[in-house]
Amino acid sequence: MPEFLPEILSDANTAAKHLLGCKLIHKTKEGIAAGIIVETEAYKADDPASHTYRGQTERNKVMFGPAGHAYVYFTYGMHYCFNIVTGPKNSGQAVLIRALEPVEGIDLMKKRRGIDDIYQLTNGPAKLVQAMGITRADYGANLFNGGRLRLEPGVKPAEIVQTIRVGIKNGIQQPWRFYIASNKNVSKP
DNA sequence: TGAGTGATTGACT
DNA sequence: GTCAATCACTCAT
Repeated sequence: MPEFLPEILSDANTAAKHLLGCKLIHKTKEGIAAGIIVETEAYKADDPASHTYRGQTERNKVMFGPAGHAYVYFTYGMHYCFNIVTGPKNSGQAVLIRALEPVEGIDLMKKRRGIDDIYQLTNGPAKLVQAMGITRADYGANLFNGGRLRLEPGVKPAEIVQTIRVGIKNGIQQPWRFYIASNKNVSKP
C-alpha cells in the first residue's frame, strides 16, 4: 500500500475528510472513467445508521476486513452505493462516497447515465456508481493494488465543509458528512 | 415464515 | 411534494 494510506484510513472520520480531493479510477473494457471525490460520509460499527451496527452479515462482511477495500451494496431494490473500508480489521468502519467530480471518461459516464448534464452525472451515491460502471463484481476489490478499480491521492481541497449526514433516520446528529465547499458536484449543497 | 424498512433516484402531481 | 421500484436484512410471529 502507498505510504499515504495507513494514516488516512486509520479511522472512518479521518478517512472521510482526507478522501476528499482523491481520485477514483475505474478501468473497464469500455474505457476509463475517473472522478475526484467531493463528498463523503463516515460510518462506524457503533453508529445506529451503519450497516455494521448489528454485527457482521454476509452482505457487509467486507467492512470487517482490512482497510482499503471496496464495499458495494444494494439498496432500495434498485440502487448500488460505493464505500471504502477503513479502520483496523474487524472494526466495521467505512466511508460512503456520495459524490464525485468527473474528470475522465465523461462521455462514457454520459452514456451509462443516459443524460448529458455533467452536474447530474455523479452527484449522488447511486449515480456515481452507475456513471463509473461499478457493480457488485467490484465488491471487496482492493483499491490500492493496481487493479481495475483504484484510488489515487489528489489535491487537498481548499475548503472542507463538515455537517450532519443525509438520507438516514438514525444517528442523524452525527456531523460525519464532509464535502468540498462550493463544488458543483455535491449531492446537496 | 412473513411484514416492515432503508446510507436512493426518477417520474409524476 | 409524493410515490413507486423491489433486494437484503431485521424483528416479530
